Amino acid sequence: MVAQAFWESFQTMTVTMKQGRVGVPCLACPLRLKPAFKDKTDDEVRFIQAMKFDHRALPAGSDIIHPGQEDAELYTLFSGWAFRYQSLPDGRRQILNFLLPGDLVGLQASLLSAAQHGIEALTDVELCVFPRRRVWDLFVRMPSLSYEIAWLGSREESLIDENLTSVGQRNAGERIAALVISLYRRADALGLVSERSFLFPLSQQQLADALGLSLVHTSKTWSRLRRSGLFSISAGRLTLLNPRLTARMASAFEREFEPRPLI
Amino acid sequence: MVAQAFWESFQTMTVTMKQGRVGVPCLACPLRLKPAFKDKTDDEVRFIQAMKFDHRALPAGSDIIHPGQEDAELYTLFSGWAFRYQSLPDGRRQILNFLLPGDLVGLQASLLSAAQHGIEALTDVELCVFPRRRVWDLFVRMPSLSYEIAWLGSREESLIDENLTSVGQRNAGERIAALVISLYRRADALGLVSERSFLFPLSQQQLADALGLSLVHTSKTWSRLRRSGLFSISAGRLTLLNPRLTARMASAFEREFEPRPLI
DNA sequence: CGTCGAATTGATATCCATCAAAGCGAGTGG
DNA sequence: CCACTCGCTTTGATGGATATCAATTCGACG
Repeated sequence: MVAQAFWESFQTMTVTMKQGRVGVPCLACPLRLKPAFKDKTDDEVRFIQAMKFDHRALPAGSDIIHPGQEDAELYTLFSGWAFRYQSLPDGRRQILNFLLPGDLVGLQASLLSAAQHGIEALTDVELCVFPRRRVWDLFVRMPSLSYEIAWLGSREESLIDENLTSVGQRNAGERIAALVISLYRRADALGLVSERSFLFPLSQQQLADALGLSLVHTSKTWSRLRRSGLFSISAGRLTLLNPRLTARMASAFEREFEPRPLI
Repeated sequence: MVAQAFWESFQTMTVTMKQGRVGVPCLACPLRLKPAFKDKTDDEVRFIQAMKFDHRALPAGSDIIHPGQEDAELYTLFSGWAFRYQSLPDGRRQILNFLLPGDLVGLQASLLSAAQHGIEALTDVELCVFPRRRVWDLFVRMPSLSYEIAWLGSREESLIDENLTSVGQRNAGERIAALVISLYRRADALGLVSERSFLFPLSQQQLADALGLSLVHTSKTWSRLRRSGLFSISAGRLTLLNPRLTARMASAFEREFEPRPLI
């Protein structure tokens, strides 16, 4: 619709600001208008705007934060998808969670002295950059925002809890169903679902790394679920054909999404 | 030694305070003296002391927070061990992480509107209770403490990241080695290790639920590792016979523990 | 001595990993 | 327009790791 078109044009429009800053003005941030996010006072938004240091676009596959990095900044994901991962010395890799627009990127890395994980852009992304050295300042001057940052940290933890439960307890089919349902709901909350379908940019290797399965077994299970009519894929979009059934397969408890803060 | 004896007597000593509060005075908290924890200003400690609402002792097996609970308080674990877990409708259960003395208990539950997980006492425990409704107040009045709470939340997330990587990527033997090494290091940082041995109160069922393995397979792998000389168990204590080798088996990168905040 | 929960052990079934090869689609250069 | 390459996906065959079932042992405790 109109809103959709506005949104898409806005995403590609990057306003160049003085002093080398490139950005979308936070007061007019289109993400902020979505019902998924809580309202903020003008004061808060102005603080955020002042703290925003850059608006950065990166192509799919870029490192946003590399493992061990000690000076990682804090970001919010303005558009696109990313993922956090951890690698073992022998090359095995676990994808810890996926990041969608509006998610805080690199909170853990900006608080701890060194990142214990990497973060990679899954699609082309745009990031709002907040300097790490000003996070402390934020805690001192903006208690409401610092509370919301802690809240977002806890929410991310609870998403990882879900993934851990999935990988530890569910079989291959259940894991895929749980992941698809979880991403579907998050995309839906952002208004990115239409006709039960949404952009699904994961390769099967990435799926496998997120689910703790081999590539081959992922492929076989994935196509079994498609053949059984749970969902279909075309043109990079995934369509859920039977959301209720998929949720039951994933033995997912109905979890409501309340509006959440956007820093 | 002397310190050890003092500590043990202190643990069982619970001072009854007026107004029904039972507690250990925070200014003299023996946990706080350990090198694992960062120093605090007197102001901060006084604030914590004033916020501390109760000092509660619970027997092993008690629910500290039950799944779905909406009014969970915030705790620190004063003594004993606990674990966070998540259950599926059909009874499968994933243990998400273990909590040791000094760990914050229920941060996620006290920030989000409902707990997505349960927390259970693994041994007899003592808890310092901080009322949920005053957490906001803490963020407003004590930026330094709120920053440290966010820091502790990120640290917990990074521990869960490790567990997820373990469960998703490592085989049974590696998972056990990684868990043992991780608990060993945490216990060591708290001064709970002597002669390479420390209290290890997990049942094999709990081990299995933490590792995403069946009880039977856990038992077989566990005793295989013991026979191969990695560690031994006696009287509820685990002794690491070859820490370097165990760490290598777990393909653990050397991770330093910097001093951390104790709220 | 009897009981109960936890740990152990053996036998078998199943899920998932690994190996190998073929298919497919998008891009590229002739 | 075709041939070629390259990455990603699909499929078949086989082996291995882990789950499940069943029975026994062990240890704590009354």
